[in-house]
Order: sequence, then structure tokens, then C-alpha cells
Amino acid sequence: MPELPEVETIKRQLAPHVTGRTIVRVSVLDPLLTKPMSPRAFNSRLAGCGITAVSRRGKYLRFELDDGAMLVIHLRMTGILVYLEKRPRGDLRHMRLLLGLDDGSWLAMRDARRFGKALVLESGEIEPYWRRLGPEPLERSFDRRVMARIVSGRRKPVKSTLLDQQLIAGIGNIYADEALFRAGIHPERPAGSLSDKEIADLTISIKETLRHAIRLQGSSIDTYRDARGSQGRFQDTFRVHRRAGLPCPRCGGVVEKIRVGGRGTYFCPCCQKR
DNA sequence: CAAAGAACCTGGCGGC
DNA sequence: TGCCGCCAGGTTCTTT
Repeated sequence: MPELPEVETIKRQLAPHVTGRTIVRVSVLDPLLTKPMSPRAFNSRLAGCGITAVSRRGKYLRFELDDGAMLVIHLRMTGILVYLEKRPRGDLRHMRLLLGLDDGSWLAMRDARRFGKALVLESGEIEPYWRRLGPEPLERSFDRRVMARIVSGRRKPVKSTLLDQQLIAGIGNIYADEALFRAGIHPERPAGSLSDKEIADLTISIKETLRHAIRLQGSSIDTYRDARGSQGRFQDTFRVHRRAGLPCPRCGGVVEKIRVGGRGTYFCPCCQKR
């Protein structure tokens, strides 16, 4: 669910509220969330920690702590993280984590499918942990040269390449489909077969698609909500994703759905030739 | 080493 | 209404 634009939206909304606050209450309602760390150990490790900054890397949300450690949250498919002025009451369905802050506000994470993860990285673990991820596509340094290195020699489909977090961080199923459409590239093209022109177009398309989605606060297909509990609006501008059988906005042809690397994949067979 | 596939979970939807 | 299979924004482990 939450890909780069959704996590970036949540980060921006959270930052002004939680930066400088101290975590005073920790409640893990599902041990799977912190596994292999026990809820008890997670609780005692975090209680009393001050939050010095909120940041994002790929699809991960990160809270930098005043003792040099880092709280990391990944929402996976159905995770929702909201900021609340007061402790949530009433419906705790799917609630997995509650963090109480020193001004009486709370962070509440729900996750119907229980894929989400929360973990604490000690100072020495931080750098190696993020090293596994590929570059951030919205960084200035992410250019056609970097993209060329990512696709070169790879035989797997270009779409699967875009989804590989070790190669590029933050792109998920929605934005892979949309960026490939924008660039006019068929999702099953072997990554290594792209021309220099296609690599340049794809680089630009990725950046534009992600920036546009951030402007619209991400995509809400089903469960996604931002930190205020609101839906994103980028789903209203999908060109191909989830639009099988509907007309392509560019050529009027019919959008098709296929399976690539096990993921539902949408494209226009007319605008994205093999 | 790269790539494909299964596993991890739950809920919603269409079909019968 | 009930049951069954299929599908879903992601990552990771196993197998080929």
C-alpha cells in the first residue's frame, strides 16, 4: 500500500507535531508487529526517548531518537499511522501500536493484514540497515546515469526491476505502472534492453510521477489514509493502474491487465510496445 | 548471482 | 445467507 509518496505525505504531516516531543507511553497490541523483539522489550526501550527528527527512506518511516537510536516503521500493505490530539478511544479494531507523547498527543498504527513492522535500530545498526536499499529516486543525484547502471545487464522485466528495493527505493506497484506508462515502455521489456533514450525518459517519468503523487497526498485505493486520516487524491489521476478495460487517456485504446513477476500489471498495449 | 515462486496475514468481492 | 476461490499498495525466504 503505502509507497514513497504516501510515506512522504505522512512524514510531512507528522514532523511538525512530533519533532521535539518525548515518547512517554508505548503500547504494542500485536506481538507480530515487533517480532522478533518482544512487546515488553520494545516498550522499555522506547519509553522516555525524545524524538529529534522524522524522516523517510524508501517506504520506511523513521523517528530519530535523542539517544542516537532510531525507531523504524514500515506500513507494508494495509498499515495506517495517524496523529491524534488525544488517546484513541472506542474502536481499536486492527490497532497494533499506540505511542503516547509528552504533550498528551498520540500516534496510532492500525494494520488489518498484520504485515507491518516496527523496530528499533541502535546507533551502530543504522548505517548498515539502510545500505541495503537502492538510491532515492527523488534525489538530484538520481539521474539517467544512475538509472542506466540499475538496468544494465538485467534480463528481468523492467517493472520487476523498478519494484526491487535493493536497486531503487520507494517505488511500488502503483507508481511502477504509472511511470512506465508515462515513459511509453512495456512493463515486460527486459530491463537491460532499454535504449539510452528510454532510460532517460523513464528517469524523468519516475520523478514526475512520484512528485505529482506527493502533491496529491498519495493514492487511496482501499485502506490507505494519511496521518490525518484523510484519503489521497492521486488515484483519481491514474492513467493505467487498476484501469483494465477502460480507455487509455493518451490513445483511447483499451488498457490491459497482465501479471508480471507475480504482480497485477496495467498498461496500454498501443502506447507501450514490446 | 539472478530470477521466479511461495510464504506471511486478513478482508472484501464475485460466483454459485 | 454461506462457502470457495481469488485478489490486494510489500518484503523476505527458498528454490531453481
